[in-house]
Amino acid sequence: MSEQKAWDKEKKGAFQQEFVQWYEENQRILPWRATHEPYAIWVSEIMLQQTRVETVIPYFNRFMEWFPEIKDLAAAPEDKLLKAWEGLGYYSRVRNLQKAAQQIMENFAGEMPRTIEEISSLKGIGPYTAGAIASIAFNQPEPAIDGNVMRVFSRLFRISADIAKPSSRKIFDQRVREVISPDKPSEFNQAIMDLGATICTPTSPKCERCPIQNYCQAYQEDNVTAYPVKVKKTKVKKVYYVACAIQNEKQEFLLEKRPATGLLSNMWTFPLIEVTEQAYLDYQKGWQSYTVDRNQPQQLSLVAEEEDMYMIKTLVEELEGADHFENLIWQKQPIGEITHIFSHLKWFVLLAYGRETGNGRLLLTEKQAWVRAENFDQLVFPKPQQKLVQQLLSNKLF
DNA sequence: AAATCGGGGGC
DNA sequence: GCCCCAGATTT
Repeated sequence: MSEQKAWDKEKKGAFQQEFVQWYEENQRILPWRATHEPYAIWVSEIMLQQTRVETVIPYFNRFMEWFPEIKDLAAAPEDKLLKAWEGLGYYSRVRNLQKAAQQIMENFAGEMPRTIEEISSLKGIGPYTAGAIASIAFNQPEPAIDGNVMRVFSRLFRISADIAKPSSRKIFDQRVREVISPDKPSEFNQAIMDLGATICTPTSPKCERCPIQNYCQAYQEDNVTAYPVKVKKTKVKKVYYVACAIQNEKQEFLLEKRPATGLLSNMWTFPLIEVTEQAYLDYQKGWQSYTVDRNQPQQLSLVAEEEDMYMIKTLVEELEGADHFENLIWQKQPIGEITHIFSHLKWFVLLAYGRETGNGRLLLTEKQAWVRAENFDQLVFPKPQQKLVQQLLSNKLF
């Protein structure tokens, strides 16, 4: 986390001068750079959201032909509007673009407003686009933080904030404000964009050609590829269970030992029945009892009813050796719910409570055991099981 | 904070 | 096939 201290005035000035000069000599020739007209800048920035420059160019040129001025955009028929965007994706962008054009006609006399607050008030213009318009079109020293800027600046100053987190944006915003050229903010911001697109690329950056190599702390530390820090969205798979807290007449609970391999191996839990998300949600509201195939998530279905209690035979049949059960009564409502996040999946577990009044004292298999609550601490419980026990014991059902 | 919105390019 | 990319909006 050893970020570089702020530069002194002299170094900052040299950096700004060199960086802007590099841009002025090496900038990419792009259609929207032939003008400083705010409308053109705006349209280009909206098109460029999550979209590559090469893709945007023909769309931009046609769009400006079809809708040369804001009033043309504001008055455009929807089919023509969508046609202009056809193939670009994120079609809400163009709908918001027109809404904003109509906002400008109504509230700003057809002229793009200049202040960052007014620009931000327009539909479809978020923090990035507002900063881009303010700086590029109106030459105001406003940051325009996108993935590009975060990549360049994370390397330049070895900023370790996770760029995947929305909250990290303000860290980069602050740092850009410190070093942005007060004289040429338009060129400065676009210099970052060009650098990020052509030199300071996500993979295999071309540091040997970088104009700000001497200022780049990651480069000095030979650590460029470590930045930016971006935590992978490990999309966790959701798994739904019903945990069965079954109690016999000796007040013992049925526990199961998990398999010797895999997740939570050899640890003890209440019998867990995997169910579909829908079954889970149904039971959450109070189940009607169910049938279960332990090898496959199942829908719940009504078996029998007796006042508030439901007898469920089929669940028992799916338990290992559970045909010993004769008289198992379930409470209609789940008595608890827990979630637990593993590295790659998230458990949702509803806790069902049942009482066995037949010969449930029998030991079913060697992977199962009847254990009184006061003896739970003699077994190894994984975290989710601990959470379930906590909820069970807080229920005062026994 | 997470889901959603589209399509294309890179590996 | 998966990840990444000049984001904003909704939930």
